[in-house]
Amino acid sequence: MVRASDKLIEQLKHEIFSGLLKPGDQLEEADLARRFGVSRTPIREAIRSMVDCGLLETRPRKGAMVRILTAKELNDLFEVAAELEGMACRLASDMLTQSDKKAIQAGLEQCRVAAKAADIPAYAAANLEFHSAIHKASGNAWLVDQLVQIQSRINVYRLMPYEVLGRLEKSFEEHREISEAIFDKNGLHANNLMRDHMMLQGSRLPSLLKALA
Amino acid sequence: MVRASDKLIEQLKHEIFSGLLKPGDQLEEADLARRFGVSRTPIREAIRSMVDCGLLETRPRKGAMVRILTAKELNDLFEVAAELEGMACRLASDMLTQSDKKAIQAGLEQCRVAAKAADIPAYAAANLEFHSAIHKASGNAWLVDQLVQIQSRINVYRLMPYEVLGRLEKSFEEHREISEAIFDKNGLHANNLMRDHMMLQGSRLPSLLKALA
DNA sequence: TAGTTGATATATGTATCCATATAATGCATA
DNA sequence: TATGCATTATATGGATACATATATCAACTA
Repeated sequence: MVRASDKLIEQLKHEIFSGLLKPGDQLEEADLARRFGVSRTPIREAIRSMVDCGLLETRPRKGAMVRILTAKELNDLFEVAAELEGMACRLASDMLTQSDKKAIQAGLEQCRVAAKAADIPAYAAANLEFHSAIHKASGNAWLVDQLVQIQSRINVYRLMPYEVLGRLEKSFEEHREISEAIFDKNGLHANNLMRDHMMLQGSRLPSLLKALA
Repeated sequence: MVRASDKLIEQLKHEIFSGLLKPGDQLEEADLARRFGVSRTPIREAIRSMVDCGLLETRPRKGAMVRILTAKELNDLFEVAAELEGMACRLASDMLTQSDKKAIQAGLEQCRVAAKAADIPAYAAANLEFHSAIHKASGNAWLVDQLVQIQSRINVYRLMPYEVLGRLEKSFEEHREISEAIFDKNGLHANNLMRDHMMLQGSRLPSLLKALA
């Protein structure tokens, strides 16, 4: 049997990622309880859990709201993400197995197709596939966990693919270089390439935030 | 007003860190409720929270237990910790303020004293002080958060200072080198020194685990 | 004697109820 | 008319009651 609160967490996360719930939105327990047809107890567990993973924030007696990150916080987040993504590349270079290599190549191929088609949603999915394949190839389960968490936080702010458009080809090209470095077992180079790749995204944050406001 | 569950989290964490609760120990909700004189509701919130930050694990219908990390998991954890500690040093080199520098020097001095006195508990505290000062100096709040979380996970397995003894002087010396690199604004060098420093600790894991079993 | 099945007990998961703190609204007074 | 205080309403935090799944133990059968 699966816990109701676990399903709720999935649902709520989905609503946040899909943009239905936007940063700053208030979550009322009774409301959610009615909406999902359960009592407040599992709702509260779900909220508590999402507070812990940083998606919501609560003030005592004031309920929960979808967390709003400042530009500084988002930048900090990207900085850590870049470091860990780079680390994943380095480890992937060292540990690479045949099946990992295939998975990375598959992700890269998806990126190539989506970029050529200028299909932004497809590229977003392919991008995730590519990065996840590298994470997995690192062989460090805890690192994978961390990256998933960070992704989920960042994703809230990734809903507007406004300016990605011009970068699809460029992004794919960077992906290609990164995977080559990994396949060549050049961990340090892969690390640096990935860090730059990530920081490039981070540098576009200010305009992203402006689009949000 | 402060939430009861928050106080419980502090309490339980302390019991875990202090070794009162050891990895593998079962936590019974009713038990804890009696022990702390509250109902099961805040107990459950506390448990949920600690599961999310990785200190406990639950199996549906089977309750919570203090999480047992395998050697592989602990190693992965150290690997990530080393990377992020290194990153903190790099950022600290870039951003260093006078007050940060003073804090780091103060931590270093505490380490020196404790090492000279061969006072292991004091060194553990000083060590934390030193590392925390660097974290803070990085200026990246999210990085600090991550490092605190990782520390709290690792600390459970740091209760037996068995073999630290011979390393106090050596560890202090490494700390000194690291802080010099930071003060010299040599971020890359500080990064590498810190990574090595951390990995040295990680390499002592196998014997630590054996001591636990 | 050993294994399987069923019943009972216990602990988790959920629902509801109660207390309290906060916020909002309305009235009175300056 | 505006401001301040008081009262009321509402939502969160905590306690308790209830349901259900699992585990353990015992009894019966092969």
